[in-house]
Amino acid sequence: MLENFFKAAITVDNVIFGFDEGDLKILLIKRGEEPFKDYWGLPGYFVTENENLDEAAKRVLGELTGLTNLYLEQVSSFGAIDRHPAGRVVTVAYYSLVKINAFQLKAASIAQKAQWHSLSKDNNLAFDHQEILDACFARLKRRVRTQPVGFELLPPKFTLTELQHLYEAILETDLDKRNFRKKIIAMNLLVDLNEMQEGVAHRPAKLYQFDKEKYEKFVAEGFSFEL
Amino acid sequence: MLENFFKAAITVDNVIFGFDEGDLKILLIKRGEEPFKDYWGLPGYFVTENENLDEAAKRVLGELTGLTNLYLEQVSSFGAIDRHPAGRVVTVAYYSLVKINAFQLKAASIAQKAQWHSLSKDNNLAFDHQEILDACFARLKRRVRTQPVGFELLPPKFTLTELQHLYEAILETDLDKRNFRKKIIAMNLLVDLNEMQEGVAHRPAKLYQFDKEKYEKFVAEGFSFEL
DNA sequence: TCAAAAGTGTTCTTATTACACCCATGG
DNA sequence: CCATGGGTGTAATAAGAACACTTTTGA
Repeated sequence: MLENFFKAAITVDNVIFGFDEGDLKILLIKRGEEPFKDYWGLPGYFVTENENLDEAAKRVLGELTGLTNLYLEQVSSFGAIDRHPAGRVVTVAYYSLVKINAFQLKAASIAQKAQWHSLSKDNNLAFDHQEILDACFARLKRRVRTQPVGFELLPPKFTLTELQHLYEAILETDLDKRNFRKKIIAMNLLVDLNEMQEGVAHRPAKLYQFDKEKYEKFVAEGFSFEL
Repeated sequence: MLENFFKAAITVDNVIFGFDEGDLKILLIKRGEEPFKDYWGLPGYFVTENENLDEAAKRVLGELTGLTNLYLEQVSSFGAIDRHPAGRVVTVAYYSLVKINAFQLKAASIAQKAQWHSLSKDNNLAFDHQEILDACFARLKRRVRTQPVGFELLPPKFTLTELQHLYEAILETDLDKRNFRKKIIAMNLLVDLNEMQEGVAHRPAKLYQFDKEKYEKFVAEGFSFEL
């Protein structure tokens, strides 16, 4: 009787966010196999019998980017009866944050190619991947206000304007420059590197770095990040 | 080859919160079957092939309480390789909020009995149910500050002190009576019923009701609940 | 008359908002 | 010398925190 229940497959799907030229992007793959061959979809794959859910998500991410140690967070699971034609497939959705210029894409075996897509346009995604994307984006939006995860999307050295534009892209709103700077500087989590932007056709901006150790120390003392 | 992946089972587990006598409670069942026979655990069961995840969670909840239309929210999924001795079982965790005095418990077939437990003490739960419980409680704690879900735990008519005690129990902190009342009244979401508590050995309190329609109207106008 | 919880305002402090001009660089 | 984005402070408003006494009821 119990055996009847052991007929489902588990997959992970990963919404990989990157930030480039002021815009939030997601990494999609063009599917090389049925179902939804030639559709764009989220990178994902079956969870094998010897890996945990987080490990599977990390593997999928690694196969595509070659990177490990990226920010990865489980969001929720999707298991509508008919979401996959091959049988009952429940997928666990993750999102991850990558520094978009830190690696070269490697298309995974399931994909013909991988490409960064703008978040705004309707991409006509495979399966229920639009729904998954929406859930992950909503989660990121909330997370970014209460945890310093935004820095995962920026290069190690960044300007305050880049940081502000990142927040504006994620929160889909405009922020006041002076108030934003006041607040972020007051947190005392940014290190002023005493370095300047180079090669820009305007006054060069100071470069900053996020001090993760300090953040962890502050958290241990009861501090909580709020933007 | 794909067939190899269709060997997992999906379950739902439900952390059912109730509020009684100033304390937050959870509904646990004493397991009548192996594995973990005679341990307390979360109500849960396998997701059948003809139901979606939310439906399965609702069913488990209904079998135990006889109630439908309860607040139910998916939290996250747990799928460690060895979490279940019978094979690969991924569970999708939900929590729900019930008015503790609105129903009589009916033990489901899997359970010897169901009982309300205090949240605070270590219940030595089956499987990874303690971890699931922790995740659900953490989610409730966050949710209750930004959505008016607390009212789901109270009877339709309640006093402001009851409401305050509910928030104190969930947030595990003390709140200032005057500030709490000022804030909740200022939201203009409570209807003063012009009724009084009866049979209490002290000055009787006014009874209030949450105005859900008004809340939805406010939300449509851009209001967001914050406590 | 006592015990127990209900109800009620003000002051102080802190956080948030709104807002405009000069500066440094490359082309 | 022009275009572009960098960098800076203050005043007004709103929100949050701290705090103590009187009232009403049942026992």
